[in-house]
Amino acid sequence: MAVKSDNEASRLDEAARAGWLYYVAGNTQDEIARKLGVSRQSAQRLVSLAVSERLIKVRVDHPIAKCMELERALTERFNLLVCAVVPSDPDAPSSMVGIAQAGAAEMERHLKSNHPKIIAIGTGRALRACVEQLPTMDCPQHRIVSLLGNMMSDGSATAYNVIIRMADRVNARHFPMPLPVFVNSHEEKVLLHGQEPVHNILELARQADVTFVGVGQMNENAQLVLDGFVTREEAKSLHRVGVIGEITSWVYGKDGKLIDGLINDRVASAPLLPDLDHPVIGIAVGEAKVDSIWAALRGRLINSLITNEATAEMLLNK
Amino acid sequence: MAVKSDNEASRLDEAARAGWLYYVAGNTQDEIARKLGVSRQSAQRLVSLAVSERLIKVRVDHPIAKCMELERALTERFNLLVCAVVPSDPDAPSSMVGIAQAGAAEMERHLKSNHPKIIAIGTGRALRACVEQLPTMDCPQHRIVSLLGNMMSDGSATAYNVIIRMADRVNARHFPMPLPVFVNSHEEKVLLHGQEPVHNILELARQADVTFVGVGQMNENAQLVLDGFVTREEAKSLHRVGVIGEITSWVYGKDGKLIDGLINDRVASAPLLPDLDHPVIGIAVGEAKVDSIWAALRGRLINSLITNEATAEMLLNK
DNA sequence: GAACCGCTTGAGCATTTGCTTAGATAGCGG
DNA sequence: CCGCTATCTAAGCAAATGCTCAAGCGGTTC
Repeated sequence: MAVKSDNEASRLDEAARAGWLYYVAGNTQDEIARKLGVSRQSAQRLVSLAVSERLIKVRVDHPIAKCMELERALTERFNLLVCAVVPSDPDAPSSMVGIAQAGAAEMERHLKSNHPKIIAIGTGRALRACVEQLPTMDCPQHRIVSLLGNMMSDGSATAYNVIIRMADRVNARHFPMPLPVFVNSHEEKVLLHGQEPVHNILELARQADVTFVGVGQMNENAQLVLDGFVTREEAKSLHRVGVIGEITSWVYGKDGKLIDGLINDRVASAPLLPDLDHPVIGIAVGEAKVDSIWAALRGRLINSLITNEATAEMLLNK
Repeated sequence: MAVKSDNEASRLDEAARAGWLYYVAGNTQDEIARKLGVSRQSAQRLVSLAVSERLIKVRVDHPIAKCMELERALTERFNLLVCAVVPSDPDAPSSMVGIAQAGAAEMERHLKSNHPKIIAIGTGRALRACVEQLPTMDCPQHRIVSLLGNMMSDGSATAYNVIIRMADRVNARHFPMPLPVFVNSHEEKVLLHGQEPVHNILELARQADVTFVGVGQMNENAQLVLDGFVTREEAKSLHRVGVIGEITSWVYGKDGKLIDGLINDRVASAPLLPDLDHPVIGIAVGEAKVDSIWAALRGRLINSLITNEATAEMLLNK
């Protein structure tokens, strides 16, 4: 095992070196092969390994006018604290490409601070993609706290275990929420939230300096449905009674106000308070999410947004 | 003119977009051409423009073991505050490639701070290369101060006007030194340094939160010779009497102590104080510079170093 | 209006890259 | 020792990329 990880490390080392020679020093793969004393094919493999292992980070350092303008317009319209709009790929307007980098950059900005921060984080595909783009860092001064559990009621875990992955990458203290996403009753929730460790985590979440959440739509393809937390029929009926979206599993309506009584009674996630004075950053793209993002902004469930050109335009034209 | 710069801006905008689609979204140039509605050749030109305009920033996000080890060893051996070692290109061990990016990253780290800082900066090829790698930023909170003039005694300017370029890029207040590099006599220096604006600049330099300097060797190919400040013969005789290197035109010996009496009497640069408690970062690579870097570290004229693998190894084996 | 200049565009071609296949080599357990 | 596996090199090919050169185009000068 030790030998194996040594091998892996030295292989990644070589990959990093090859990637450096290729992308930074501008060598061709033939030259790299010669310099590292391997065949061209191996050099090619090393470079492509460096890319696939995300050792190579590319950023475009130019304020693309249209994105800037969209950021300005969104910030003004919704009075945002933080706003980032990345270019869309015209063929894949819902792709997470770019969003992930921008979200990671915003996370990194906070993580780089020497001042200790509490960073609260939800779950979902978008956040997962962002976290995957984080570089490895060493941030023992910060605390990362989960806003919700990732347990099904049977104890199994969902796919998007964002907080563990993030803490792995940045080596920060972290506080996963040891709860299922939904409990069976309001009473059970009160009981669980009263437990000492859970209480501490909720308190940390309340004090967070910055919060990152995904934004879910409420229809047949809702993440809650895909994860099996609510059935397709439940989702339809929720939608019928006015549920437009979901953030950390709290459902809300067209006006961005939480809707009491429905499944919100059983949500075990940290409370979702509107109009906080620290950044609550929603990360979401896609036509399907426009309505739910718009409502969340309207109700100030989120006060910051990271999205792409196409989504930004739809939000502004709504 | 307005139209022209509009055109240029929108062209760079397109270039940024093309670069984004290529490097971040992973499109081929054919796809980009189709998406932007131009020919493949134009797409290729846009991508290559984005690269040549330095819109595309690549970094390798992996601690290459050997470089890490060299950093550790250098830090311990010379008690450094900041140390960065980048990989060498085996065929071009004195190349500024990589150094420039690492130096720019260190500069950026300071510039990103919200807390106002005073950044002092020398001149030279290395610093120039670093500054060229800086992204455009907006940092009105900082002050950038020059440690030395870039005037020949006839009033003409030398090639490496680093501070103006840097201030251009990051939009910070800046204080170029309005002096020649060498004056004619010690008395003239005292007179010039007594002038109110010069005095202010020297005071700023003294208070700098971080200082970046190049390190020059003292031989026939010394930068001072290439710039025509000293003749080839003077350089030889300086070397004969023990001058090993030069920082902001102050010459020093093998022990890293300034050598009084020689041309140091006529150097108009800000005083070079050993053993400061803020980072004084030397940026230099190449076999020719090993002795002068080593002496500067020994005499603590610099307390931080950015260099490459090859140079780091030579420094440690000396 | 013709000639000219500067700049951009499009086409063709050489190089580079990504990928596949085939054979060589080394480690390893039976 | 033999197969088995995994990994590397070599070779080659198709796609992608970078470069050059000639043609086109808009504006300017004579």
